[in-house]
Amino acid sequence: MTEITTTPRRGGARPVDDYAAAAVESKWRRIWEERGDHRTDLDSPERPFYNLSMFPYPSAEGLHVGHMVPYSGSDIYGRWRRLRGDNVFQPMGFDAFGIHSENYALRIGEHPAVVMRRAVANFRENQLKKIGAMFDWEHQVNTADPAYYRWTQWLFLRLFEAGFVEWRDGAVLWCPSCLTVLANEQVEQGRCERCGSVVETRWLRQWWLKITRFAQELLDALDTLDWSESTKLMQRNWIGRREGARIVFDLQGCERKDVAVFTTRPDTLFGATFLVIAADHPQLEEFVPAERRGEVNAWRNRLPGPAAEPDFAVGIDLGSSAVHPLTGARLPVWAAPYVLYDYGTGSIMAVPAHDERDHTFARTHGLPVVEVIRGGDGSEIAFTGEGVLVNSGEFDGLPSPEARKRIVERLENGMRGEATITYRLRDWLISRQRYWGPPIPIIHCARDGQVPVPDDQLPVLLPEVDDFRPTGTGVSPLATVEDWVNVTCPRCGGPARRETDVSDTFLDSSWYYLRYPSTDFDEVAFDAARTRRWLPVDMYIGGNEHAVRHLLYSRFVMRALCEMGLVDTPEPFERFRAHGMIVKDGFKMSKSRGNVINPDEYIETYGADTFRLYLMFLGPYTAGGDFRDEGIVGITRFLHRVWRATQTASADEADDEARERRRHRLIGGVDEDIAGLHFNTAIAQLMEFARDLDQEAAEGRGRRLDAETLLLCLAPFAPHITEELWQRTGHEGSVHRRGGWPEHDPALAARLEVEVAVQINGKLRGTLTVPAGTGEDELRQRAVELPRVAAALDGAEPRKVVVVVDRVVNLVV
RNA sequence: GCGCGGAUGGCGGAACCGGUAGACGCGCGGGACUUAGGAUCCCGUGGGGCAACCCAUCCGAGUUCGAGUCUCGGUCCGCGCACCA
Repeated sequence: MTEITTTPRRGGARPVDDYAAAAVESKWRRIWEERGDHRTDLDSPERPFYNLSMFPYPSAEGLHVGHMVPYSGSDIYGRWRRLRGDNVFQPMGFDAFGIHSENYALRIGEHPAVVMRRAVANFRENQLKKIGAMFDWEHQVNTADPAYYRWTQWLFLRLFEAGFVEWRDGAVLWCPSCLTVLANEQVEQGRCERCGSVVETRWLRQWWLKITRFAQELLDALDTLDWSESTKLMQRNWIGRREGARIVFDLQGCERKDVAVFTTRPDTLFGATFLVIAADHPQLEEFVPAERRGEVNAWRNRLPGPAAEPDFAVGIDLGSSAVHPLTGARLPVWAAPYVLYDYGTGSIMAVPAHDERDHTFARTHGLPVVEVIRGGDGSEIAFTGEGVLVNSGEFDGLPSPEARKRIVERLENGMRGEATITYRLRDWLISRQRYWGPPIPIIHCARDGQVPVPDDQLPVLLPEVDDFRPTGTGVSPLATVEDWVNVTCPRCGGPARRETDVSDTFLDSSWYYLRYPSTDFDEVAFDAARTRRWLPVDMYIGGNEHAVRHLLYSRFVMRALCEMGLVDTPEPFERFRAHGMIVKDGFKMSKSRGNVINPDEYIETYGADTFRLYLMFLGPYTAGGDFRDEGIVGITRFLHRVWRATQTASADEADDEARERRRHRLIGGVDEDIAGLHFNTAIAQLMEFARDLDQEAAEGRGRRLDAETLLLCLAPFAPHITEELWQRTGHEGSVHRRGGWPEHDPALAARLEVEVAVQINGKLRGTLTVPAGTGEDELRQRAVELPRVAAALDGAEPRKVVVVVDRVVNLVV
């Protein structure tokens, strides 16, 4: 089969058979699987390292290049950790439940379970197994498998018992096309992130997880985590801690006696000229005099949904008035949709001189504008900066920060307010009126209320129904499955009904990292000893599109479990790095856009090793960019060179000092680059080294030791070819064996000779090649002796000479 | 609008703490070997100039012996948030 070619080169012919990627790769895939090389002994006490990458949604488009980049990078990192001696656990699974898969199933008219099974098999067998990653398939998870979602339901029940679950009415965001409630994280610019429909508001009784209870902890703990700064920043912004004051205004002319508002600018209190209540405030009527209620309700019913462009002019005078807590002035009370019910207190004091929204509103409705912070010209646009107070009685002349403190003190003394903190973070709404998810394990009983399904009755199996289409009536399709819905109450034995909502996909993925190490345990979600050994995850790699939701929900769940004493650590991911996103023609790859690049054909043509290396060489791992395949031949040439060089390097010149230094530089350089996920520059170093070795090998002086080092350093990037060459060059065992990374002595990596730049006035005029560490005096002397320098100086003395050893001599003339 | 990144040859990208800008790769030019090559290998390759030298890291100032790197101002691009009081 293998064709023998001779490559004539200087130094003579070196007969080496051609590198046949396909044969080499399938051979080693088979051997690794048979030998179980990728299985991890999870009970071994030695140096556990949990190397995780975000599991995929097994979508219809299959695994594309957008998936392969993160997995290749994560695998390189994991293989390197293993070579460095860690016992690496690197699992993979499938986030198989969810609206995404369900919508696709609806579109093609198949059952989601059928679609999912096919997609998972394709992902795993035809794609993930071929990219050369060392996934431990003995520990895979599938969130749509009852063996998994049984524990998702168990998790819900633990959260329920611990008081993290609420069943309550809420104005929820409703997608009229997906026919379900959305979490506000799933709404972008008033549109459903999945289908793009304009979102509506509905009032429904829903299940919520009280993530807001941990707002401060989740914020504080970010400082202890080794995560990409950009990701932490997004979480901080999402949690949105704001310091300010809660201020109470007495009310007159309505049922309500008083109302509290939240402001971050108590220094502008004297500029408040009216109050605004959120238009969707459930108790809005209490703010309205009886005779105006009809009119206000009619107005409210005509308002557009939450997706409408914010309009700061829309509002209605409720007819009641508020008493300013410090001046006693009467302020009109209005209602407007620009005030949000679910942030702060759902009501505001409007300061039109110093808030642009209030300003627009005041001008539209002819409400007074009172300047209390000197700064702007106070005319057209509100001045929102800080400054010195005016028109504020005894507080006049104070700068904003000082005024805030003093005004809050005054309010506190008068029991009219207090300093307070508000968070932007909302509770997590997990109810979905859909089919393809884990049923929420609750039974509604007329007598006992919301009764948890007993643990021994888990899982609550998702019934297999033919008609899984969303109903659009605010209930799940499961509600029509009568024999499933109707049960007896576990508490009183009376007739009762199952909860028919399923839970959000993000609940499935909020704990999957806990399941991986314990997939062989049927009786617990996660085994205590295994969890103690493997959690938190040591390195987590994934996309920044999950920076907020998935990562925040996971942190919440872990923290809640920790508080319950079910796990030992509050944080799930010790280290997180966001990879860049590979796009095509400027867009994220998706089937609907028709810009999906399938790696299969590249792997078939060039081999997985080549394609992996190519993707990692394209640019910085954390940067992303547009996919193109123009330079792939460069990688092919590189691997051919490695193939030839390592097999023909047979010299034993172990004592060659220069080459020893070069070898140690390679080890140290690749080491450092992989640690920082700088795969592109690591590959560049490997290319240089391979080129030198190949040239030496052609001259019959290629060192065996260099070949061996090259194979080990390249092994994380190109696992198959290095394994083949390791065997061909007479080594026992696997190139990927734990602890096999070559020794590195930083002292030996230092260069013997350096080139020192010689500049005149900062411009390069020549270089000196000198032994490393040559002293300043000698450098200066040798610099002025350079012909070009001497000519420029023309006998004159330089005014000043700057010498930096090993780098530069700069002569100022 | 607010907050974070970023802008370097024909292209993707290198450049630690301010110290020879352009590593590595693609492409391109030349050559070798070839019936041939779009295979393989070698050499060259930021622009201008015969050269000395000059000009070059988005634009404009500044700090410095020396700036891609630091400071200030601006342009453009990407990402996140955006009625969050």
